[in-house]
Formats: sequence, structure tokens, C-alpha cells
Amino acid sequence: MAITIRDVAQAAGVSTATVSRALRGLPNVDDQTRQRVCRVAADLDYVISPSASRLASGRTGSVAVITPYIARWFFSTVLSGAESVLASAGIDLLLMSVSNPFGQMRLPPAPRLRRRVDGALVIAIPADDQELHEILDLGMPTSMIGVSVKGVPSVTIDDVQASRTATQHLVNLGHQRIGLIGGAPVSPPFTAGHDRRRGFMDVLAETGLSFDPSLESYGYFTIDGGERAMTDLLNQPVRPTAVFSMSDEMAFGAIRAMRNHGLQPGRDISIVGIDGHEVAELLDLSTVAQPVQDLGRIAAEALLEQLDGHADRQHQVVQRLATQLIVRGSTAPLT
Amino acid sequence: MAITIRDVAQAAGVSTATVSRALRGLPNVDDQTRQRVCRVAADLDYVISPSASRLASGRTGSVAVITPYIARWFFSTVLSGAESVLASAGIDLLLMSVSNPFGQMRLPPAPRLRRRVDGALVIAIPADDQELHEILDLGMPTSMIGVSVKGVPSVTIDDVQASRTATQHLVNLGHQRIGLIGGAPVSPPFTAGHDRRRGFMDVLAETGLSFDPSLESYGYFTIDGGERAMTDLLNQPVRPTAVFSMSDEMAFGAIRAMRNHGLQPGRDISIVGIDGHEVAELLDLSTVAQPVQDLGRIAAEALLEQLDGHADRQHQVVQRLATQLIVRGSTAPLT
DNA sequence: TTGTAAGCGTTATCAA
DNA sequence: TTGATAACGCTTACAA
Repeated sequence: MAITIRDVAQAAGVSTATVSRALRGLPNVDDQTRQRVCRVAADLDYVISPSASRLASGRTGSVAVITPYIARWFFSTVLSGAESVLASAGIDLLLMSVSNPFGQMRLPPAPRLRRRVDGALVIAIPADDQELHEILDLGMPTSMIGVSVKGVPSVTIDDVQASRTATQHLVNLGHQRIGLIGGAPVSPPFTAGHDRRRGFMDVLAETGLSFDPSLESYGYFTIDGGERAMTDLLNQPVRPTAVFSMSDEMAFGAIRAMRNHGLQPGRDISIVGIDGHEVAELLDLSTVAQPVQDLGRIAAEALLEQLDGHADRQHQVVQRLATQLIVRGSTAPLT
Repeated sequence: MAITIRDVAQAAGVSTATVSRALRGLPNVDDQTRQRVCRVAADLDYVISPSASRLASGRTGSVAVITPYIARWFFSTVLSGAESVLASAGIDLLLMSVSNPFGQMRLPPAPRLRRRVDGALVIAIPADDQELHEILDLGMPTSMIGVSVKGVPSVTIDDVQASRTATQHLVNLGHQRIGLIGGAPVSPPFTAGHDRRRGFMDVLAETGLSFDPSLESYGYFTIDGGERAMTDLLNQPVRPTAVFSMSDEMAFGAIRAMRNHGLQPGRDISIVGIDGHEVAELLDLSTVAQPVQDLGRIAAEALLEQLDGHADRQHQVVQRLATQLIVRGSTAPLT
């Protein structure tokens, strides 16, 4: 049906081997020959069959991006960064989401990867997740974002530091009774939730501030969760004068909760987040911004290096990108 | 190196043909045999080679999702809806973005699709876009979201109606001097920009309201663009008392512009958007909500039907999903 | 119900 | 620099 390499070979008066070499830009092909082959191929509107090429070469020319969420801001932004790099490199990007909320029956990711892709880009799957380790055990080139696992290249921010920055900002403003909106009661090591809690606690300890456990609440990194968490905090006998939210989106929810209680961010209670979400500016939310798109871009580049054999997985390092405190109206000096 | 179908066949004491049939759940295989084959395959940790399977069968088992943006709310939400359906169907999802802002040299989408995927899902590419027509000319199963092209199945909202609803809402509140924040000065037919402008104009005409051309401005469907557009409107000699923004994100920017001018949405100027963006609630923005995730889901289902041969492209219809006006504090009666 | 064997369209080895 | 040709691992008539 479709044009094959044989048709091109015949029309150009060469062998299929030569066509293959010419079209792929391999060396050891006469310039004249290459020109002719390319022209004939274009004339015939020939496109290579990826399936055949993959079968014969053993390479798929594609990588999987594995993510727990697609529509959330952080994840879609990382994804777009990764896509731009992979597309430029001519690599197909297979999108795979894992453990979706409705628990639909779908195959675990690891089996789906085998023989299907050359590598995997994993976005923010907790370091102790079983599916993650099944993926890593595949031994294929892998690059991770937002988590680190020993021996696997990854790109993250310094979560402890980001959290310290946010907390210190509140302390500097004179706050002493500071609430914390975290992800979940228990966060595995090497995840954002874990490290950000630690940065928070460290600053409190160093500053000699005590931490009231009733001032810790959990928003599960969603807007609604943040609202509930803040509502909890507001229902405490003695309210905090400032709150550190581990993500901007939870802070958005927290702001809504404050409004529902007739409170105004910055005036009545200070609040700071982490992310640098576009909407944070609209809500006048102070935040520690992270370069989310770069996270995806750089992780994709690290993956490409592994695919090209320029680097060994074992020799890769954890890359930490810088964050930046952005002060807005939601944080103000304690009056 | 890896286990092949032959290894399984040998271990199970059957032919490769039987293994193939058994593993794929084809009929005409003895139950005993199937059980045994499946067990052996599992024991050997065998996974089928997609490349070989594709080459032999001619089907790729994958579809491309083609989108102009990945990180924007509408697009990532549509994408997540589509992904959930495709993943459940065991179809690989290739993510392809087109005409990215930096104009990187990348192949146009159409050639990249040929022989690589079984179908395409196109998100909101203008109906007159050349690349879109190159894709459609491929003649492969295709399903579109947010635009309609004659003869191609698509899923959208009724943009004219949604716009009418938003505009009528403002009119009902007594507003007579209503501004419009559109996408671009010129919008091709059958795009959201075109239809939403029409719905707006229709309501004005039917209501006997005149439209002042100086009250039309363009925000290019971005937050920043919306801010600039609103600033334009605010700089007019006579300001509007209400504004209809063609998207929530532009409305977000517009709200920021209003704040910069010391104006409060709802109190000083009413504003309504279209989308039902999660953040709209936070900003207390009235909006006409569209079921974005469903858009992706239903379009993906329509695509699957074409792939299964249950439907012919020509016989498909444009599916229009319902929208819903959500009234919040940003719109109030003219005082 | 099962087996045989001819493809599917490349790539890669080896020889020329 | 080029050409023959044997893989690559599966699917699918067709036969049994």
C-alpha cells in the first residue's frame, strides 16, 4: 500500500541499504547519491515506517513521561518544559499517568514501559512508591523530577532551603506563632512534603520558637485541601498570626478560608506559599518561586544524555535549581 | 536477549501462532491451552514487542494528541480527560505540541503522524490553520476539540450560546455600556473567538443596545493580555459599567487591571468570563462554565469509535456539551 | 483448535 | 562507497 524503502531504492537505482544510510544521514555515502536518494524519497512522499525501523534497530526513539497528575499546574508546566526538549530532539513522548484518583483498573506503569520506550521521565512520584521502584528496576535510562532516589539522576529544588526561606521570611516579620499547612500527615523521606516540613521546623528551632502541634494541618496539595486545612487552623483556640503553606495552591484555598472568616491575608494573618504559581500574583500571595518549566527541561536533557550514552545513570547527580522569594501583600509585619 | 514469543511457544509446547492468539484473547483457543500459555508467559516474564506487533499487524495502538499549548489550564485539562479514556483502552498517547512560541524548528505535525499513529486528537487549533488541514488531509481517524471543521467529528460547547448567556446576564443586571475582551482582532469562523463575539453582538442587537467599538479590546486568551485589554478599556473617555471577557484567564488579568486602578469587580465594574476555571471561584468571578475534562473524554471516545471501525468519519456529528452560568460577586446590578 | 510459514519494512553485517 | 541478505519478533492466511 504505502511506499516502502524498496520503492525508493528502485526509483533511485540503488540498494535499500544505501537508501537507509542516505536518509538517516550516515557517513560513507556519496554526496551525489545522497542528494538523489533524498530527492526521490521526497518525490515519492516516502516516510519511514517507525515500527519497522524500531524492530530492526532495537531503539524506539521514544520516552515515557510518567506523572501522577496531568491537569495540575506543577505537573503540566513540567510536562511542557520536557516536551519542548524532547520534541526538538525528535523523540516521541508517550504520556502515562499513574494511580489516578478513581483507581481505574489500568496496568501498572513498569510493564507498559518494557520494550516500548528507550527511557522514562518521572515526575514527582514519592520515593517510596512501589510502582516507582518497579520502573527503576527496569534499569532503563531514567530521569526524575521533584524527588530523588539514590543513584538516579534527578532535578529538583532544594526543598529544605525553599522552606527555610519562606519560614525565615515570616520570622523576620516578627511572627512567632506560625502555622503550617503540609501535604499529608506522613511524608516519605526525599519528598517535597518531608523536606519542606524539615526546613520549617529547623528555622523555628534555630530561632528559639516553639512549635504548637495544633498549628500543623494538611491540605494534600490541593486548593480545597488547603481551604480545609486553614479552616482547621482558624478553629484553634489561639490562631496563628502567620501561616506557611507548602504549596501555592493550598495557599489559595487557605486564602479562601480566611475570606470566609472575614479575614484578610497580610492584614489579619500573613501567609506564604511555595511554587511561584501564576495565580499567586493575582491573589497577592507571597511565595518562594521555583523554576518549574526548567525542572522539566533539564530533566529531559539529562535523559537525552543517558540515551546518547554520554552519561551513565550511576554517575549522574542530583541537580538542584535555585528558588526565589517573592514578597507580596499576603505577608506583613506582625503588628 | 529478551524473551520472544518463540521462547514462550517452546516452553508451553505450542506454536507461536497459538501463543499470539492466546495472549491477545482471540477466540478459537482451547481454554486449557490459553491458561497454560498465559502462565508460561507470566513465568518467563514475557512482554510482547510492540514494534514487531505493529509491523506485523499494521496497527500502532497509539494516537497523537496535538495541541498548541500544554501548560495552559484549558489544554492540560482537556488532555487529562483524553488520557484517562485512552489509557483505559490501552492506547498509547503521543503528545505533540505545535507552533510553539519560540518558533523552534520542528517538523510540522502531519509528517510526524504518518505511519506512526492510528489516529489524532486535535485540541483547539483554528479551523483555518494550514497545519490542521495537512493533518486532516492524512485521512486518518481524527477527532477535534473546541473547533469544528466540516466533516470531522468534534466536541465543543456552543460558543455562541455560552457568550449569549454571559452577555444576557450583564444585560439583565441593567448594564447598557458593556465592554468586550476578545482574543484577537480577527478570529477565523468556527473558532471560539469568532462565535463568542457573535453571541455578544447578537444579544446587544436584540436588546437594542448599541455597541461602542472603543469598548472592544483584545487579550489573546492570556492573563497578561487580559490585563492589558482591560487597561485599554479603563483608559477610554467613558468607561464600561460591565465587561464580558471571552475567557476566565483574561478576566483574571482584567481583575488585576481593575485593582491597579483602585476598582473593585462587582462594585465598580461587573465582569463575567467563560470557562469555569478553578481559580475563578477564588477571585469571585462570575463565569459560564464549560465541562473541559468531558470535552477531552468525549472526543477521545469518539476517536476510539473511529479506530474500532464502529463509525465513519463522515457520519460523525459535532457534539455540543452544555455550559452553565455561575453567578458570583464580580457581577452586580447597575446602580 | 492448532500449526506452518510467508510476510511486515527496516537495519546492520559482511563482502565486494 | 555500495550491495546482498540475514535478522528483528510478531501476525495472519491457509492448511491440517
